[in-house]
Amino acid sequence: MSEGIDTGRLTPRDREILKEVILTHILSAEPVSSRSVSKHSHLGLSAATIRNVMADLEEWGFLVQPHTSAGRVPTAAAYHLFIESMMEMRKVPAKEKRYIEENLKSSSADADQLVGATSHLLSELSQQVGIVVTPGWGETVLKAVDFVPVSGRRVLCVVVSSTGFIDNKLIETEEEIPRAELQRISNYLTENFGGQTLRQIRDQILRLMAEERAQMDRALARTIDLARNGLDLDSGPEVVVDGAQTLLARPELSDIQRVRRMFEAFADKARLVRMLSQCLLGSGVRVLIGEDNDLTSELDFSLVAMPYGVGQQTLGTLGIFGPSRMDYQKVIPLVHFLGETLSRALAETFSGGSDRK
Amino acid sequence: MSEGIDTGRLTPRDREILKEVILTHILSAEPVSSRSVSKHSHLGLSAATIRNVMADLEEWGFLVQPHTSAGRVPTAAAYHLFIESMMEMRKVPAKEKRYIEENLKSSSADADQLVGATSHLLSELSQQVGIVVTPGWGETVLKAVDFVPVSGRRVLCVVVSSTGFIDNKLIETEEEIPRAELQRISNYLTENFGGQTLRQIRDQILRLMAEERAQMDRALARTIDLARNGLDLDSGPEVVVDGAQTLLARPELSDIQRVRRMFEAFADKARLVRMLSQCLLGSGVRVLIGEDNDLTSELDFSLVAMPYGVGQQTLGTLGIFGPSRMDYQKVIPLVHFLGETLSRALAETFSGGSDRK
DNA sequence: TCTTAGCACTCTCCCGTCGAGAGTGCTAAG
DNA sequence: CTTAGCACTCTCGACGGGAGAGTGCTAAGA
Repeated sequence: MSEGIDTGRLTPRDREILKEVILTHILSAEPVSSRSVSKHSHLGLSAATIRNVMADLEEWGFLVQPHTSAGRVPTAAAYHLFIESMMEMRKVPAKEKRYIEENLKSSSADADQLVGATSHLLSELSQQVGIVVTPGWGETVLKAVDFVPVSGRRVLCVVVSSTGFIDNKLIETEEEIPRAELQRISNYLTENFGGQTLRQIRDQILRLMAEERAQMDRALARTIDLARNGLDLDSGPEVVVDGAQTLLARPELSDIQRVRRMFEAFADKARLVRMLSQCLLGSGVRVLIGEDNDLTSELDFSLVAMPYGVGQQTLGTLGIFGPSRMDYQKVIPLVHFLGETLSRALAETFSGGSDRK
Repeated sequence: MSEGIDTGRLTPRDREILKEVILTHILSAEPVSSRSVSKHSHLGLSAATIRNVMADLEEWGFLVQPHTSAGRVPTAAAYHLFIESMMEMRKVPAKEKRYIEENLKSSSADADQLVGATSHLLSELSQQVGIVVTPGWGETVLKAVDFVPVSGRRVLCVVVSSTGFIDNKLIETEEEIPRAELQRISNYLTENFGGQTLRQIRDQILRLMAEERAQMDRALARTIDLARNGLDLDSGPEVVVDGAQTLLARPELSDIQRVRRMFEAFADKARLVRMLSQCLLGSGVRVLIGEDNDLTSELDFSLVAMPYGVGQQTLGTLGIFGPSRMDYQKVIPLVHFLGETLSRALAETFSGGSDRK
């Protein structure tokens, strides 16, 4: 929709007025009147003049009136224009940066803890909903496997990814395997399969099984069996959502129907992942507002999100979800900073710090 | 408060009428009129007679009127009486039992997964909020420890409790320790400390450190150091809450203020744990309604909960939280069945099944 | 003595009205 | 091109009346 709008038509004065409307609306959550723009902008124009301009802006698709004789509210197109060319970013305060870095110290935190902390920080510092999508296991590169005997034929398989994600899986073997042999198998698998993705490993194992089933000895058979069961983690990306209740105080969620729709949206993880995935391409912060997307338009919400990852590899997305009327000047740099900090923390977990001595 | 009420005063007819009021209110969520009781009960009494009785019941503290000339609503005392002596339990349908048992199969599920599934089942089958409290780590009995080298000085410590709970903790050691030695240490600690609680183990280690620091050799020092860091899990009980959004459809949550208070209540984990802990004593299902407790009375909610555990050892509590107007006949047996099934599943995880061959 | 029909009373809820207030659009003059 | 002025529109809260539901009380009946 926003492509259809001819922004070239806007004079500097039009832009100034539109900006004032947006800023005021972000603060007040109410339709903005011509009078308030006239008073607060430094243009020295009367309300009547502002009204003429606002009528134009409405015609061009940047403003809407909830009803005749009400003030005006910015559209998604207006927010996009504001973000792209009318807004100066507000830097993340040093205090918040310190706070974030303290909470995302990579030492003694695995990736899941980092992701959880990130989600919480996003929510806490923006007073909106924080969302982080974790990478699925299929494309994960294996760092280490370990089998721990826990009782009888039950074995705990611990899988560590190269980016610090950990998964546990309890498996049942056909016969009891002594601790020493489990350790041999752990070592063997870690050494031989470390550095490959779980998908590659699974394919390899299936091939091995098909080819050599006949001449396999008992030890190899056990190894393959354990690997097949333990490394068979095909779970997709997970979504970590934090702070949904902070939005309950906002005026835009004063009616139950919208609250319900919001929680239904959060319950539909697959749809959330799909929405967040739109921000996977590129490397910077991307903003989805209203009409772009079903979920955001349904609720009049926006999504400010960016991908995170280690080196060239993108692992997932993180972002803030909340009413379109949000403080983009603050929120965009915040998402950016958290994305970089999380990426850095993940990179340090296993490669930096203690490794480079 | 309920102790102060003289239930002996109630004639069988009074009880019948009270029961009818409660049952009707549970279905309708509205104040119950004398006329509707007169029509639906089989007493063959006129509305006027019912009115007299209801006036008495109100005087005795079992009913209240939202306002004059409205029907009547049961009090917490009425629900308690209903549950204790007026209600026949409705058995959990065989279909639901099967569904539960399928979802709580102990094989290849660790305790955290079982707890998560239980919480979800509680919510799904009751259409209320499901809550499960996990045991804190301090009193947990160790089953196995395992150290996995992941990179440089970073070591992943995996702790498995005797009841199937698993925790991972990434620790940083002073120097790089070879994989083989880590495995020796894992074996040593598992063999020597298995069967003790983490608190006991920690005390023992501290004593060891104080006494023998001088004559410790390097290997022992490392072992103790790893044990001290890895087994230092003092996290308290966790609360797993599921299905808060299912309540949004209920008429009692039609105003935002109550929704907010409900979510604030869920955010205050410590208070939830405290409330649930009231149900730790005894072994059966316990019901807290309104006035008994600040959280339930604040929201006009009830808690139906029971402890779960393995053998003599109580591990935690599980229950259902929702508006006092809930279907106790269905919900109490459901909580009971889920409590037993979860306990059984946890018991089987490590002792049953594959162990007894 | 218990039950019940009858009736007056009370309270909620819905609906229409009304006036204030806010904001706009238009017009005509500067 | 700007702006003051004015009529117009729409929301919102207050007010009020009428319908409906339900009660409490009373007096008559079993």
